[in-house]
Amino acid sequence: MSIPSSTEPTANRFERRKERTRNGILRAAELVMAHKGVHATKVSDIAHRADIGVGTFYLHFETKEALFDAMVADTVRRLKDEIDEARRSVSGVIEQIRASTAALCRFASANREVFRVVFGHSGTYLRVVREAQELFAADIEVVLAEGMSQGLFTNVTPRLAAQAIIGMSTQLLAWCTEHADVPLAELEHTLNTLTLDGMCRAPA
Amino acid sequence: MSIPSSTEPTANRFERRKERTRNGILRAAELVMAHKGVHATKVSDIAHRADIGVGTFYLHFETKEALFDAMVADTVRRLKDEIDEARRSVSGVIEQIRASTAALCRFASANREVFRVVFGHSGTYLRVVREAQELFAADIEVVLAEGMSQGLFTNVTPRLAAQAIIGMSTQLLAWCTEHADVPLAELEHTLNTLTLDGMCRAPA
Amino acid sequence: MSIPSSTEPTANRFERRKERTRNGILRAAELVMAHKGVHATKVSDIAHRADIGVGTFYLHFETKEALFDAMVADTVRRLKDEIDEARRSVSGVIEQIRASTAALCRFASANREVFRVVFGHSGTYLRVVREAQELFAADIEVVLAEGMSQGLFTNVTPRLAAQAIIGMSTQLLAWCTEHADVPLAELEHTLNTLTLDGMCRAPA
Amino acid sequence: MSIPSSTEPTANRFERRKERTRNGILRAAELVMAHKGVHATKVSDIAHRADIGVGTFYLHFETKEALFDAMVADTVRRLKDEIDEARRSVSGVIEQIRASTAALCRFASANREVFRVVFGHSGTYLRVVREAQELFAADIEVVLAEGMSQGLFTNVTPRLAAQAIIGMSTQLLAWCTEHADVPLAELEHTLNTLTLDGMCRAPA
DNA sequence: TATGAATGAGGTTTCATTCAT
DNA sequence: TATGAATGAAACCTCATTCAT
Repeated sequence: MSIPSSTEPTANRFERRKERTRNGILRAAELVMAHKGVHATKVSDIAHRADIGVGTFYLHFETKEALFDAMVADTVRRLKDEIDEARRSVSGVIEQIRASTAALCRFASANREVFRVVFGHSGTYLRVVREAQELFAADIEVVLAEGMSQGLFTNVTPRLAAQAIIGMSTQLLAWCTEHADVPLAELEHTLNTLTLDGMCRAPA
Repeated sequence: MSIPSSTEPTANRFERRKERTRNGILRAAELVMAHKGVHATKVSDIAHRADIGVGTFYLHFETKEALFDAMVADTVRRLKDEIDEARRSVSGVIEQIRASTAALCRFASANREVFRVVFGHSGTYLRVVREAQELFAADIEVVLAEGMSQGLFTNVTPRLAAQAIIGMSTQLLAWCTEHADVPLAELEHTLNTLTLDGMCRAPA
Repeated sequence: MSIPSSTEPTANRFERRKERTRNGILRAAELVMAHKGVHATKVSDIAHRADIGVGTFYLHFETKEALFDAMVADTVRRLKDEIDEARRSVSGVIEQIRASTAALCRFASANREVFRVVFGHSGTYLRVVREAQELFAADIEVVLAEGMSQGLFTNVTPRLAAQAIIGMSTQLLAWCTEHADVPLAELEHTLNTLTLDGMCRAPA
Repeated sequence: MSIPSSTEPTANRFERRKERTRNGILRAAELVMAHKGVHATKVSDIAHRADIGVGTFYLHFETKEALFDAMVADTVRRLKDEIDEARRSVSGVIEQIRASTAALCRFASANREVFRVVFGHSGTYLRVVREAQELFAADIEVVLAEGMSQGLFTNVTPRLAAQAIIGMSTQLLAWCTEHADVPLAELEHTLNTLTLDGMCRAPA
């Protein structure tokens, strides 16, 4: 027993140290990129912020782009998990949309920096981010199509509406993470209203 | 007398020629940037496409950024003119929103390349573009506030809703200019529906 | 007539200037590499020696390796031309070998630096140089095979003997360019003796 | 007394273990360098191949260059020992040359990798290797001078002929270790023929 | 002694901008 | 005015070596 318990930690000590450094780099990258923008952020900025040498950066990520890819992949996975989880807890397309919106707002609020970096204006011109948007757009499209087939939703092209909803959500949330401290409830309300009911009191 | 009359046209000829070269550069920039992205476009790419020397570029624009600024400024002015014109021809906030949407869609469709560059994913990370979005957002905010004060619109924070509408519009239109050939009417319909009526058949 | 004669020089002025710079870079590279070795030579060393900016280097050569390739290709071509020319002027395999040796020695003597760089110890570890050696080895192999079929030459495997002759020649000449001022005639004599008659007075 | 007798073997065990690791590193270096070339071989490649940590490498060799120096020194010593041994067993300069050639070929054949690394194209640009070549060249020079003074050899400058013979031998053997499986006897024959008798049937 | 993560100097390459013609 | 060769600061990335465990 003593042997496994003494060797395993040793094997893990390296692993854990490495993991800690890697996370430090990711966190530093989020902070610097949120501040200076993805493009203007140099590898040396990140290294400096993470308090490591430049070479160490390349020990953990092949290139600067690879870091960004990892960051996007990680963020997208976490956001998708939260949204999927939220949706599983309710039924009905409308409730699902509300739940998704709520999860999205919660996520953006709890992960300001990385949300700004990944979904904000500083990142959207990158391929990986557009691919991530497509992933969410595809989910939304399915929900919209379902709602239409149930007669609950107005007939618009689901693919287009999905893009519109993605655009509205990311813009609004990115804007908020960059500007005023808007209460979560207000964000959610705005998105839900526009998505579901539109601006008009009575159908226009 | 004969001298002024002969020099003025000469002066104009130069002016016109200079103007033509400048426009050639702008047009070349739009095409190359729409293709390669703002960031990946080199000054030499633009010069090559415009069929001029790199040095000539700098006779017409102080820096590469100045070109982009001019491009955005020009595009924004033209788009704003068209939207303002469209809005002047109708009355009532709802009709004004419809008219704006129509003008926006028409513009995006008629100026695909430059629209992609300025409002699409490849440019939004730049300051000037964000400022341009704010300009339009401000206009929308006014309309929304007006509509609310008239009791026509649901009560949401106008500033937030304006951002959401900007995001939805630019995303959808940029997406379309990069992807499928979607009929103008369908674009307009999608935007109007979401903005005014939301997805729900009956108020949710 | 005046138009062609006035425009052509203009077109050529750029060409000539560019060509001059390119040659300056090649010459600087030969000198620096002969002094410091291929591998230890930095692009900035070459640029400094050629009295140009680093960027200018890349205007003329894609990479540092490309410069070396060009240098080898150029040197090999010139050497081959001289050897071929020399061989054309005589007949009989033995005379051809003598003529080749003479041409080789003359070339090495007239192009000390570049010979050292390309065939000397500092370059031979590079692929391009080995390929160049193979080119000359192939020529030698043909001559040897011919000499054997005519009963003039001892029977050894031509391919092996060709390699040996290449090795002897490059080593001896490279050594001489790096060391003593050995008279050309002595070099030639040594190579011819070893190649054709061997060290022994009487057949061993 | 018991203490010395028990510590000595212990000390030896450590010594032996250290020696084994050191040899493992040398052997790994030979294999990797023969494959990737001296210059392209990283310390981490060697460590990986020797199945040790990078840090361990530096417990056995001061620097990467020190390893290479040791490798060359070791190889040169072993080769020199074998050649000297072979020469001691015969008398007469011609026989000594034959014996040396035979020993050289045997060595190259029995130590392919390290021969390629030290005498092949991948290493000759390094100072230590050139020095090693000079060592052998000096020996050859002596033999040649002796042969001439005995009237057995043609009169050529011994120093030059020695360089030529070194070049011919290393090139041919290195080429063979990199290419075809040429029988030892054929190698020896080619080298002896060229060195002693030259290509010509009858003196040219 | 053995380890492998961390280091950072040093090299390559790019491209907006200048300048001589 | 038009040109395109020249410039060099600035960014990326590598790898021999060190060091804490």
